Amino acid sequence: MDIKQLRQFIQLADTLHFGRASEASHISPSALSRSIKQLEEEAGSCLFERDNRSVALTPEGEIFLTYARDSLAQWETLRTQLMERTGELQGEISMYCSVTASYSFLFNILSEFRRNYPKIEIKLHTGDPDPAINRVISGDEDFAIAAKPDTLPTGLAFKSIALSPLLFIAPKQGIEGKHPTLPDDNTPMILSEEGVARKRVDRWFKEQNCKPLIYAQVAGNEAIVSMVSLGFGVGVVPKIVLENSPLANTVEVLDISPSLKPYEVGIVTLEKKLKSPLIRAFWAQLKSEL
Amino acid sequence: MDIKQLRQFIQLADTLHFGRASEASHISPSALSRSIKQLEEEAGSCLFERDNRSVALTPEGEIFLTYARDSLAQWETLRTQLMERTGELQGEISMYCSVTASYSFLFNILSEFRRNYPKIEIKLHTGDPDPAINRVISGDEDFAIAAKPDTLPTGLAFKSIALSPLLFIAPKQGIEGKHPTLPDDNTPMILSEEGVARKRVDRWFKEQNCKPLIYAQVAGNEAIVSMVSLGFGVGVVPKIVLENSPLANTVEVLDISPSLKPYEVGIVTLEKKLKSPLIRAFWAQLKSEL
DNA sequence: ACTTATATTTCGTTATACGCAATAATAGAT
DNA sequence: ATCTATTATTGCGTATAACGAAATATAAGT
Repeated sequence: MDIKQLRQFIQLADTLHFGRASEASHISPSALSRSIKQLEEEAGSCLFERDNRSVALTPEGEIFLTYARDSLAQWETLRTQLMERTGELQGEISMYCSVTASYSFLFNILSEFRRNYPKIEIKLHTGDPDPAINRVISGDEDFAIAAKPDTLPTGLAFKSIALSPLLFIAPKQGIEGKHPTLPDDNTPMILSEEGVARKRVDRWFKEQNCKPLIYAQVAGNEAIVSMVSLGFGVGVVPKIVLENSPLANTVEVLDISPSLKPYEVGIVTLEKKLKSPLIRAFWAQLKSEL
Repeated sequence: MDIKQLRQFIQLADTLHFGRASEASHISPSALSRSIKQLEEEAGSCLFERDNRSVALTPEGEIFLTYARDSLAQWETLRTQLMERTGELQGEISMYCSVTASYSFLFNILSEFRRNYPKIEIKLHTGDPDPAINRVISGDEDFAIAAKPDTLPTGLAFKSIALSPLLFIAPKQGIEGKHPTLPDDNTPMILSEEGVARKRVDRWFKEQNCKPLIYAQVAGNEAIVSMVSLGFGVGVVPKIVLENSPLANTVEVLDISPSLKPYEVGIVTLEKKLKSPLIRAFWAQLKSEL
């Protein structure tokens, strides 16, 4: 009986679904099945009533669940207690960010953190920016670097680390020879499929009483730069993306007013996680830029 | 962090000696060393201050020790609770007995137990009779089949399962042609090196105001029968041993009075262990023969 | 200086855990 | 009723981790 198995058990008790619980535990369903079976053998009782269509806690499973939660809490308490004694925080935290964000912000954030807390390991996951906040909400990650949405979901803490203007960019050679003027409804636009930038652009066009001609919807700001660079239309990207793009010198920034509300980049985490000393330490050393 | 490691940690904290703790945990010293190191990494603190000559708990180790004891107790409580709910006891108990005892008593004891509690596994260890009680006291075994000593160590529970007279045996052909008479001080005696039988014989001779001529001191009752059978002298063995000996028909039982106080064979366990449901179940179904 | 005691490391082997794919079993759909 | 989709479990081959024996390192006693 080890801690890892207790976590897996709790996941299964919460989801009552081997597939989802195993995914949340980052193992295969078969591994979870065997883990639970082993737990049942060690406990000497059947903990889940299950057939191929349903999973349910037995009465013994309920008892075990309260035990598991208590036991896990005690383990966490012990670790916190010991860390406070030794004065040196230790453990691991996970963080999610886009590749772009990793280029621009990560070094500053992590190098100082590493200096202050060398024994805290950081597990970094990179990917599309859009799912960042959801990964934090679902508990998959402790932190994410993300753009601040207009309305922040409840329970989420956000700390800004940078403001980056949202820029209209056009190919230097113009589009089919012409240099675009905005707002209008015949300039082909290249926009993100979703995300904060897209919402801002949509609203901007609405406020200008104009309906954009959307040439392409793409996933990923880098792809926008690429397509603009190839002359397909006008794109909207955060300045920070443009600065890190190898294609920056093939596009020009349009001077358009009113300008888009800037992108607010920051770090999000669950408020309730701020009780953990590791999370709090990381959070505390972030310098808000606003 | 798993239960097994907690047990090992507690052993080490008790003995402060990797060699002995590893022996008590039935693993090699190297395995224990690695186990503790892993525990320290997971806990995030150094738990033992150790060099090649000494092992001591750090303050963090003390904290961890109380945690470990609590945690283990809770695990045991949980298991007990679950077993009581399901109504079927389950687990394992260990037992120590001599080879002779395993022949004579074990079948009756275990066959009924197995019928009543099929899910309790029994780990049986056989060996010399002498260390039996000490193995129970040291906690290596849950039970032992042993002769009841004249004074039972405190904390030990004893339940008789059989009385077996201690018999004087002589070679059928006599010793150097003569048939021995006892008590006297020129009959060569073959006695156990130690143990209950030896103490009884010593006292018996003392009470007869006679000093025995000891021809040989041997370990193991079977060896006594062998030597007597070969004609070396008169031996003393419990009747139960003689009955199971293939050499029984080569020796004769001497009719000597006063007879030795009979051997009282029974099962011992630690009194405090009787709180455990498994131990109690086994204990309860033993039928005392007295 | 040599020996003894003992925690740790190295190394080769063994056991365990894992993921993938196959299986079984069931509920809902056609 | 058969078919399909869903999902827990099991077989199997492989990767990972745990283990014991022996070697090593280190410090105390003689």
